[in-house]
Amino acid sequence: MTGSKATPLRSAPQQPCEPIACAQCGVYRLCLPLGLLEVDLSLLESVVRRKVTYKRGQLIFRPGDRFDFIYAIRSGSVKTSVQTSDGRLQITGFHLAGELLGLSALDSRSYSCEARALETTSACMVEAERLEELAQKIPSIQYQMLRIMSGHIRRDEDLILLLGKRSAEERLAEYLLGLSRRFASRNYSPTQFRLSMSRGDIGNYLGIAEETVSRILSRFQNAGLVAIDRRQVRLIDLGQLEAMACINAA
Amino acid sequence: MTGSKATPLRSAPQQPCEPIACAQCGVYRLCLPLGLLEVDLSLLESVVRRKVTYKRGQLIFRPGDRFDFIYAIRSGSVKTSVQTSDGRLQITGFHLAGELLGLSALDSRSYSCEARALETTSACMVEAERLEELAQKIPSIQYQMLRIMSGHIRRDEDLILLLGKRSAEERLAEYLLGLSRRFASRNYSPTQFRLSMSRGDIGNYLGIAEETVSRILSRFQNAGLVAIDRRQVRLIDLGQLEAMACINAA
DNA sequence: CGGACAGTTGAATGAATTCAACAATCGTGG
DNA sequence: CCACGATTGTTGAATTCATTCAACTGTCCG
Repeated sequence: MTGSKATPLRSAPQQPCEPIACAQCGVYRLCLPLGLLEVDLSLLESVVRRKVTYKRGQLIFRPGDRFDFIYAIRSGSVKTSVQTSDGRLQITGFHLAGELLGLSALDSRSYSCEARALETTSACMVEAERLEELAQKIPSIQYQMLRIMSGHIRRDEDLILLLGKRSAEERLAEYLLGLSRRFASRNYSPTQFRLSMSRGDIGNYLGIAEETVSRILSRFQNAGLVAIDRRQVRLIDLGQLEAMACINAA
Repeated sequence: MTGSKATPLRSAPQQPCEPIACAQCGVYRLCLPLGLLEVDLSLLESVVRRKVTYKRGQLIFRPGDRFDFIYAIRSGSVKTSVQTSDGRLQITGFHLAGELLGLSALDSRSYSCEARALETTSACMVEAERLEELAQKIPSIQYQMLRIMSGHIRRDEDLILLLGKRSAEERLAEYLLGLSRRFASRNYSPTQFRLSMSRGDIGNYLGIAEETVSRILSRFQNAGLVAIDRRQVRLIDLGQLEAMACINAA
């Protein structure tokens, strides 16, 4: 691997927020930003059903399954996808530790997408029924849920824009930068990281063929924009990548 | 009310639910399905700021605008779009009477997309701040908001699948059927309706060129699937269209 | 060690785009 | 009420970006 020392980032399993109470279950964004400290913690515990671990490729839930749980990812990563009746599937998102899965099921009471672990992944199952009860008692929780869903919609809008209006090259550039930002926000290195998903998954997500992903990554590498060794990625010329990605307006 | 008996559809301005209190402002889905009848109506009135009318092409809000209002469409139709920094824009949805606009702004407190009237459109501005207050008092409202947003996410997933994995022909077929379903759910005719959006808008939304829309609609017409006169559409062979659209799995 | 999978690369193909010219329709003002 | 310019929609021909098919390499893991 790279012998470089210059980047002190890429630390051990991160601690995105103070390990208070619910931090043990990874529901960080759901709990922490709230005035939850005043809340009886036993309430929260009654909501979190149990901890589960999935192996690479394992199914977490699939379309049509009854909606009983929201999943909070503790570690690892997950892909969600939807599919046409003739079997073509489209990945709608890659999800990292700290994020919630299953939100789109709230309306119809059954999951609309499939979730599958990309690597060994551990998650908390949060009982939807009880969470709703709890949220009624503690408005700040429900409000936080609204914000999380609002953010979800916004990210979907970005993907829609990408799929509808961008060239393959722009898609890849944006994809790498998006990952970079997400890692940065988790205090990982924004310029050096490991892809937990295959080229096939990336291509599927971006709406281009696996081969096209390979070709363009090679092109980026030859142009000195990135250094890629198998799934290990190092972003070299962020500026140039941003220019290609044509970051979307405010 | 409607005098006809065979197809009582395509009636006058519809009345999707009992005209109780808030029905006058069109926030049907927001108010009606709830146990809101017991609520002091003055509360609701304090939330709805005012009624506005937009002309065809007029801007309702744009990205970066401060998030003050959620808009409930009373009549007419609206397109929402996002865009790249170099100006390419992607329409993310067409919205009909009874739907809410601006939901994705909740998280960041500013709109992420642009909304523009497709025709003369009237809407209610619902003060976001007050709505949040109200929601804290009446949990069912906030829960209803969650469901609406969950539904929004689900529709976005469908669009993502469409943009990522479907051919131009499938996109058009699905598009027509989607409209059909929406009109049907509003008690309009599912087989005969007027498009309020241009070919250009349709193509933009579906991620294909305007010319391609024209070509494929002509092809559909020649194949006897539809009859199209300018913006007036009649769906003839629903079955065939569904086969083409390859309706997505449960 | 060997089989399976993941990734890369080349060459041929194709679906949709772009460019362009034209037709139909709308709406506005004389 | 008609005319005219602008907008919107249609159609043809050439072009292109990405796909598909295929062969091959490297790597992981039992």
